[in-house]
Amino acid sequence: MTPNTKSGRNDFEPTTLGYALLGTVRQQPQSGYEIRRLFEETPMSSFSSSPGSIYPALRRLVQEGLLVRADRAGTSRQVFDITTDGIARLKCWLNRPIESADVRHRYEALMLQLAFMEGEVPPRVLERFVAGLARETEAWAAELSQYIEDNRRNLPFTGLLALEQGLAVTRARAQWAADSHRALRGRSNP
Amino acid sequence: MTPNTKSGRNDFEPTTLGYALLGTVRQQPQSGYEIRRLFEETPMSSFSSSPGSIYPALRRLVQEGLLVRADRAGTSRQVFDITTDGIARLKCWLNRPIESADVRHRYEALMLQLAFMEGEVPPRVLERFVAGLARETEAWAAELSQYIEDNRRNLPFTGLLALEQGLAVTRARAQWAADSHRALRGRSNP
DNA sequence: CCAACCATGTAAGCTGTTACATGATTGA
DNA sequence: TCAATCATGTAACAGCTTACATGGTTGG
Repeated sequence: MTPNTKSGRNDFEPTTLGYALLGTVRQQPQSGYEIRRLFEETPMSSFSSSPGSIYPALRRLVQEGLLVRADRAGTSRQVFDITTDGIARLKCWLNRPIESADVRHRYEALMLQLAFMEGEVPPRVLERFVAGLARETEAWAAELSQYIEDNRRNLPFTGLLALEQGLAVTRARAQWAADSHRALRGRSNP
Repeated sequence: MTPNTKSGRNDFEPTTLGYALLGTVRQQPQSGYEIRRLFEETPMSSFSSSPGSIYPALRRLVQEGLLVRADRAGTSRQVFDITTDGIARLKCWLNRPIESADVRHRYEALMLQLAFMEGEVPPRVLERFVAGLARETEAWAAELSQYIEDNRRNLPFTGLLALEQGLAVTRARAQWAADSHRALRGRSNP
């Protein structure tokens, strides 16, 4: 058998946008325009819907052999579908355990990963993921809280407010993660 | 008087990192290395501390006449200080009212803005800012909540979890904003 | 038929990432 | 003295933003 179609380099790592596209197309083959609308009109709107970001990103995924173009019957629109390699790549990403740095500064990417897990990873991976979220988020909340206590005196008032916002958000996430973990356990052992 | 020193273009708009540097240096003149440590060891760590981002950003601000280099007595380290133009530029940014899009997708930048406001903007600007945050954040929470209700049935379970995380975070922010607004009113009218 | 929208794309420019390079200073 | 850390930088590269361009389709 021939090695790899096209230029599928092994060192190519999709960006967060790339995985958002892979996951979206995995759920349902779609055209670039449909994805743009999705990014405009749903909570996926954290991603830019500008054509200058989406079309080149789709093209890269095609070049790497993770997506393919196909013409949809009856219309002039071309839809993108995920390939076997694309599915493998997506699943590999979905199975990755969380990293502390992501919990601190890239929570959105973790939520994207979680959102696409349904039906793609074994239940124990999902449970490990959410359990890890709960643990790491609480650790981060404790650190933030400690930092605020240690610096309450010498910080400007508005700086303190901003820090307290960060703590409030992190605590809300920790609470959500704990609740979700419980919900998942209940779901596995009904 | 000569027009403008160096190349201070009027169309130059600092990035969020640029404003983070301006605000940091405004509080206390510092060297690039000290700023890197700040970005590594405090909750400002949402900004990368890599030299490849910070040193070029500092150089740009110097080129635009918003910062100046100075040698600190006794050491070989060079510190950056903010210029009159830099202060004006910073204050102009700090006085900007919030935009809905920022509340939805760039909350961190808004918190940076808030953190640097102390002593730089009149109290009524600060109050307007936080009042606007409270209002817009609640509106966003309502939208998210509505979206979740409308789509609860046809969303994958993990997708629902991710959306609920977003709602929990937004509600925590709305609560924080309301509390902060109250605290600010109490501060203005003691 | 003409305006509005559908649908896809390209080009220039900037920023940030990663990796590498360099010399000074400090501590064991 | 030798390693680690201080301190500052540069170069290559990739990705995103903004702005522009283009043709098809639909509705009034």
